[in-house]
Amino acid sequence: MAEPLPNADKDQCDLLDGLRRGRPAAGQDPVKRSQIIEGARRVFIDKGFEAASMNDITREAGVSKGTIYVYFANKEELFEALIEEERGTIFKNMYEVLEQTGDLRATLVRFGTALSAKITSAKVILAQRTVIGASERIPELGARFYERGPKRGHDKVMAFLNLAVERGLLEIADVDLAAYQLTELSLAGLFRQCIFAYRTEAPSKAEIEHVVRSGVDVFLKAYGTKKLAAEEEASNAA
Amino acid sequence: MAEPLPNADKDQCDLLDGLRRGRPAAGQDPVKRSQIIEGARRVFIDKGFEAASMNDITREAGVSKGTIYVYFANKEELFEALIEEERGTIFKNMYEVLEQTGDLRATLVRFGTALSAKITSAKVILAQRTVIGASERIPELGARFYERGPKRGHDKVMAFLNLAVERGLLEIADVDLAAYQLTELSLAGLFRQCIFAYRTEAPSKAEIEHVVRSGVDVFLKAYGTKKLAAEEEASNAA
DNA sequence: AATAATTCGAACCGATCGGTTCGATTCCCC
DNA sequence: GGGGAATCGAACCGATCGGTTCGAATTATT
Repeated sequence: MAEPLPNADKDQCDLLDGLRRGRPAAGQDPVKRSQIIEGARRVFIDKGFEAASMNDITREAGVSKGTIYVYFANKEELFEALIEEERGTIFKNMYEVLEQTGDLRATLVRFGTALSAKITSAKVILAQRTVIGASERIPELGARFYERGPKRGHDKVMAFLNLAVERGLLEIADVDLAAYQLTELSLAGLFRQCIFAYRTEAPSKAEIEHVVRSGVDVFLKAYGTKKLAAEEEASNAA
Repeated sequence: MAEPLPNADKDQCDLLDGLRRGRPAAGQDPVKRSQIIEGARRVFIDKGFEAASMNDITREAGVSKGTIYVYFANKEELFEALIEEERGTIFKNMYEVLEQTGDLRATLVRFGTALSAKITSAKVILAQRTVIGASERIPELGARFYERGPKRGHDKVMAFLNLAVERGLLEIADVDLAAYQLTELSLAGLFRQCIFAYRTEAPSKAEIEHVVRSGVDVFLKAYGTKKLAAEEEASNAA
């Protein structure tokens, strides 16, 4: 069983090391590792953790079963590596919108739209469903997924809202809760329908935008100050 | 494999029939059926659909495996019967609050609190997680669960909001979406944390009430009319 | 007590499971 | 080309799976 590879941020560096140093040691080839994970991904997402067999994964990845066990100690470790990669991909770049300055309403709409589109996209819904389903077998898996994904995002939303409060544009008694409210308003009628497979297709861009605009309107109606209203009016007049 | 039993509303009637008619035919004994389902429930909820074995269920239910197969054609049918019973239990009585008249804000708080407490309770989270996890194997299961549960509840919330609109207490452009918004505001920061097992315990009553009150405040700040404000003010003065 | 029917529980079936082993093949460096 | 190491792929292991079978035990009625 291989030592864990350095994290994904250094993939390029490892590839260069590989080129410089010679053939990777057993279990240390990032290309082979990715090949395994990608094949595993397709099977786990299709069948869930329990029903996905290592024989299926062997075929799908196009490697030998023995090789898989050189890279990963067992099925669970392979699954956890996969989920860790998924998490990184899903939440990458999602909160950068909030680092922009400018019109508050437009920024919130941009953020809500990006969040909602991502969270309800078919691929991400499948991944989330797989994580949720596996939580019975691997209890800390879902928690870690949430901790390093949505929770960190929540902290960034909070920081953003705090800035808006300081600028006098919002007045919020409980910023922590307000950040959750903003997120859930952006997902109203969408996430739960998707995760229960009540919807078989991702929501359209138009629907997401409609949901998000309405959610942001509700949010700003509740928390927006007179100063915000004045700024928006001045901006509309210009 | 037994004919499906009449639905749960007639359990008492069937028991009386059983007393009058003599011994139930093979596979027709509601007591035995419930015994199987209850044992199955504990195993499915503990392990999920795939990892729960019929041997486990046989032991847990305290019946013979052959008997289980007299009552249910296969593992899937047993699981679907269980989920159907769960759904009935979970959503029973949840929306009756909305049939009451009286103070709008208080009614919404009562509804949101009941909804949130139920949806995030440990038992129901486990059931929902099991349903979501099994959706990969039985695709229409989650959809049916949502259709007959949350979706029907949504329709009742919508009807309630429509009445409030007619009474001039709310002004809502998209009542369908507003109903989803109200529900998700009541679950903000709660449902997703629970379903991903980020929280290992159900939220406290105090937390739920705080979330719901804030959510209802946001909702009414956005959609409440001057007439509502006047009524609440008159009610406060009295 | 006799009888008929339901249920029990042990054994069974073919299939698959996760994980291991090992000679053969391939790959890469010198 | 040779050598060493990574990977392959087939076979294997003990265990378990969902579902079936059937004589024995139990239950309920007459």
